[in-house]
Amino acid sequence: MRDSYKTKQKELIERCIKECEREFTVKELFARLNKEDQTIGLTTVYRAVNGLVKNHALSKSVESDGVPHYRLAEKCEHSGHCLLKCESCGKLTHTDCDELNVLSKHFANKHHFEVDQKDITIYGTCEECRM
Amino acid sequence: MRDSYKTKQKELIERCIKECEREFTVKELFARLNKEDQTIGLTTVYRAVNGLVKNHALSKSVESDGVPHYRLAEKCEHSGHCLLKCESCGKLTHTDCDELNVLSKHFANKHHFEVDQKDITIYGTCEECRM
DNA sequence: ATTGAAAATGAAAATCGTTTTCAAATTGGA
DNA sequence: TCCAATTTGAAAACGATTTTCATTTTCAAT
Repeated sequence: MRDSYKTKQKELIERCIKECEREFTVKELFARLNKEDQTIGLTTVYRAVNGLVKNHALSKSVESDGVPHYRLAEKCEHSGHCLLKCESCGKLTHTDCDELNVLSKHFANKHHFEVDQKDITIYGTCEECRM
Repeated sequence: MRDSYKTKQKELIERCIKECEREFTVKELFARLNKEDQTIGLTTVYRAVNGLVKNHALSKSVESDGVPHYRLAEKCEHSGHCLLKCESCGKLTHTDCDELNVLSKHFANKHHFEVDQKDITIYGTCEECRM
């Protein structure tokens, strides 16, 4: 019972994802892939991304517009990582803070809830938009 | 320059929303509205809900399935309110904790980011699913 | 009470992101 | 080489939401 075949499409997709600085959407990824290979199908990209999420190689988080953003799990595996999303301008900022660990411990101890810190997105207003 | 007319549809929608215990989706709201008035249109419900979000009467948060959930802003206006979403079973738990205020102050002071606490959703695993 | 312009309605069509279907092509072990 | 399992991509289906547009409703001015 084989469960995965190596293909040039998957290799290209994974290589392209590794080059992503931060997070990306399927739309963005597909646009970048198309520069290298105009024949690759959007369906294939969706399938590959979903597969990587299942493997925990990619982490998925849903933005306020309802569109999922993905990040290489290894790039944000360390604890304390979260996203600050400005509801006014849409800017997404990445942070790494100890305070998040405090919060995680609180939820674990008091609410019996194990926080997955890779997926925290906090909404609010950024500096520029407050002025 | 008038910018709002009172209509029986809006009144029904707002009355129905007030009866919601916690958060709801447009689909759920529409189903409940239909029990009282089979002629009301889904488009009208979307318009009313969007209007209330613009007025800050409703607060909108996007779940991991990409579908927005809404809550009466007055019901979660006090600080420290957030949602714990289990990624395994999908259960949504509401919490009110001081630790969130600590976190908000940290982001305000160190990252110049004003957290909107009505919209925090934290993903993880609930007690039952961890066992 | 009548008028009329602004606003709201609902059905249908359009849109957007994503998933499913399916026939054809590819993979890799026998 | 052969062949079954897997993958592919185009097209169709899908579900949630928005837009369009002709019709109806609201409400202030008459």
